[in-house]
Amino acid sequence: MNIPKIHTRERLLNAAELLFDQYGVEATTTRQIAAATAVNSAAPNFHFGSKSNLIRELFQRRMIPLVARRLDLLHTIESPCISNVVDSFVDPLAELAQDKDENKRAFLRILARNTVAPCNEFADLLDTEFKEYTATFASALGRALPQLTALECQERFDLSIGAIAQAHRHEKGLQDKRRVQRLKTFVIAGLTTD
Amino acid sequence: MNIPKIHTRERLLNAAELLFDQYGVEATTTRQIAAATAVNSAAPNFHFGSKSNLIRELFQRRMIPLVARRLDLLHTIESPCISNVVDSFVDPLAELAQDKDENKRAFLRILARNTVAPCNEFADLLDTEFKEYTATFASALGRALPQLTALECQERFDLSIGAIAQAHRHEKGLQDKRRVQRLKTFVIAGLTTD
DNA sequence: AAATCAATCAAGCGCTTGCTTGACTTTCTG
DNA sequence: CAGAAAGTCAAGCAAGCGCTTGATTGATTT
Repeated sequence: MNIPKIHTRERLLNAAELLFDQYGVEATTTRQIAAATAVNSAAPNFHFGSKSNLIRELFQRRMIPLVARRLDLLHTIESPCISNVVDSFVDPLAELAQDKDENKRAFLRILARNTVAPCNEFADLLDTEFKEYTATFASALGRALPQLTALECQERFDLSIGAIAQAHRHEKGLQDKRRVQRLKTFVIAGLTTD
Repeated sequence: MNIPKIHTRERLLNAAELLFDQYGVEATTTRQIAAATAVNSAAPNFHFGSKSNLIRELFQRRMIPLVARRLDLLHTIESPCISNVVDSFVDPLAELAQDKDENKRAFLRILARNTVAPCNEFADLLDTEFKEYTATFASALGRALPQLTALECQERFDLSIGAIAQAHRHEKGLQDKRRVQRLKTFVIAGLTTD
């Protein structure tokens, strides 16, 4: 037929994404996901093998492009000044927040929650798949803030991540471009103070 | 007897507190709590009526003194400068973090997680019992930052809360007094930047 | 036309959950 | 010291969980 069929697999991930946003990853059941997709309750397990695998794939589907975008921006920086590093980190988030796709915006809120209170699956992914990426960003920040010790730099990076996560909690988190700018202003002030 | 008996009720709350810290509020079962208290699995329900009531009481037990302490410090301020307001907010947290009572330190981490990803019971408490307190603090901050609009002020308060919550995620969050000072420096820089 | 295959389905498995029950034991009180 | 009240207990309930099963469907391949 002309209309390409959206495979059940993808529809399951989309439904799960909205439910994870609304109720949390752990509190959402595979039965809820199946019901929201209008398929049989065996479908999540058939397509993903387990709830854990579904969660992992849901995170990877958004995280891999997000991380690639961040690193891409980071590597096109010529002068390692702090605002460029912050832009590389925040702008890809803001792009998602301003996307018309409701699912991408839902994922941002899932990501924010799991930054401070990660589910097991996400914590594992950060420790394995995304470990190198995190280190790359931390060292870029270190080069942009040479006056800080490594400890202080790591500490302020953590605090910034906490503030950025908090900025996504409200429905319209970073949809407004001015709001993104105010977030950056806050974070840069905290990072560069002496 | 001479040694005053610590009632089961309190022992249940203490055990729950450590388990909530380790596994999260939702993921901890009443059976785990009962087992950790070395009582029958019916005890949590007998003493609290429901898991939700146990959770609410656990939060109130620590939050009420914490909030009282914050407001107390806030009201003894003579000059409404920003560092005094931040001290009023952060110092009571640091006092808990430096307490020898393991349970109080565990609660801090529970509180941090529930700041960004609140369970239903805690979200309800913030909306009802602690609504007035939150408003009091927001307006005190507004007076200390007269150059900001109400929106900007609320926004920066939120971001600060995110950063403060993040500071508690690691085992030794705010035990070190210098670390507390560095947190305040970060937050004040973000709040006062222009 | 026959065989193959991924996808879907209704049904239900074993297990855990929060909570209840009714009997027993301890503690308080008049 | 007797009786009431409070606390604890083993056992078990209904509901819900993730996941499995075996049959059925409807294209695609042979």
